[in-house]
Amino acid sequence: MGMATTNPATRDRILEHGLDLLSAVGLSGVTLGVLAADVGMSKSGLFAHFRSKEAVQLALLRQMAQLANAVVVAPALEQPPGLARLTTLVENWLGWSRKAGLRGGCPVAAALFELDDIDGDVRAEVVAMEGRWRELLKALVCEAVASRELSVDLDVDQFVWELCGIYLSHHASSRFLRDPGADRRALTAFEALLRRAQGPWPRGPSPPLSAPEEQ
Amino acid sequence: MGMATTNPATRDRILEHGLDLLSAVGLSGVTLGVLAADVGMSKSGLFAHFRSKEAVQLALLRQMAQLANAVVVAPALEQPPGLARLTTLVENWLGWSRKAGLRGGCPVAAALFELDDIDGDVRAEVVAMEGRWRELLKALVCEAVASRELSVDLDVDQFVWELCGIYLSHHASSRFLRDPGADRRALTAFEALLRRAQGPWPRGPSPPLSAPEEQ
DNA sequence: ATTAAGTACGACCGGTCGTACTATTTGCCA
DNA sequence: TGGCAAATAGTACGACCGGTCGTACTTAAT
Repeated sequence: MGMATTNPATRDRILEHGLDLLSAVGLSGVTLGVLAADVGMSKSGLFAHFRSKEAVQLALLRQMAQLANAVVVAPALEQPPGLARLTTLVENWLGWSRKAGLRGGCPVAAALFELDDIDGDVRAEVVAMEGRWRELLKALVCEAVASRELSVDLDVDQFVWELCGIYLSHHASSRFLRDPGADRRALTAFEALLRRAQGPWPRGPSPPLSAPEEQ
Repeated sequence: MGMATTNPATRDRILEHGLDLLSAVGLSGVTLGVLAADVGMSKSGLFAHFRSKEAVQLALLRQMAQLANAVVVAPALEQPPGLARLTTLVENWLGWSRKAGLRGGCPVAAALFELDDIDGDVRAEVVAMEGRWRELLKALVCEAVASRELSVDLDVDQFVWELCGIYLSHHASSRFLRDPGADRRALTAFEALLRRAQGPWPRGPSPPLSAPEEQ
């Protein structure tokens, strides 16, 4: 049974270009014709690799998850569990699509608002991805609680919820409003969130954790 | 039968249906054919009221601003300046599109992530609207500072930035993830934001976290 | 050498898109 | 009651949509 000319290579090439396109124009903007032209092949030739447009969209989403895992999660996991790992993840998370070489924003963030009311397999996949992502965040926060760097009384779900708000606000201000101060705003908000999570009741001087860093 | 209602009535009817449609399917989902069918008239008959699709989109955005002003801003302005006015605005803001009778989410929130990288007049209009909205938020926060209900040392822009994050996180969790606890999470986050804004280092007796409160 | 599978192409399907141009209806006023 | 301008409908267009078809070429297993 033959594999022929360039099976996995072409498919990967499609997904690579497609992910870049997706980040720039969103799910509804990725059409078979535009993607094929971008890759440099015919629409039907591209179509042969997937059996439907929906399959293309799902493959692109999984491709994105893989990329995000490599550039955001993996480096964080090299840090020791606890605050160091968590802050590394957040620093890599903010604006990750640009750092990963994509020309647009985070496709999941866009899908969160694009697929509000549009049911289907694609929506379900994004729901699952977002759920897994928040579970990961929660796990890292719990590690920081276990290491006593965050308070044992912390409402972890609330922490994660607010952290997602910081990410979304950063996305909106940096990518849509194009505010150059977005990184600083996000970092300030994250530090405040951490400080609040370090103890419901006060301690002496607030430790200046979270090193300078960030452009 | 033919009551024919002159120009403005039909146009208003188009915008009314169109705004509902916009909130459900986003800017790219509002097509002339679908909108015309929704209103119950022909595509060309509808088209005659606007000279282009872009004009329809811009009119819909302005229609939305008008509605939001009526259901979110106006009630808040009946409150006295300060914390009362600010919290009333925030309470009306969260999930406002549903309260206003729209079947979908906030069109501007969606546009924030849909028009990331798509330049043009529509994007410019959304940028302007979002800018005006944040100025309004800032003004109300400043009123609360003036009335000494918030600290004079408060970084107002940072406050507004984080408040927008709460709004976006609430939108994502309530409309996309369909988490029934979204309202509570948002309110908790807002209370924490307020507490932090009430004094740079005030925390006298450990305050009992969030008061019972909440609708 | 034959066969079968994989890959890619160009032509094409019915449909919808936005947008023109033309008809027809409608309400109002002389 | 006739006429008129505005409002709506009708029709047509080129472009693009997702998707199918027939076909040719390449490769791998028989």
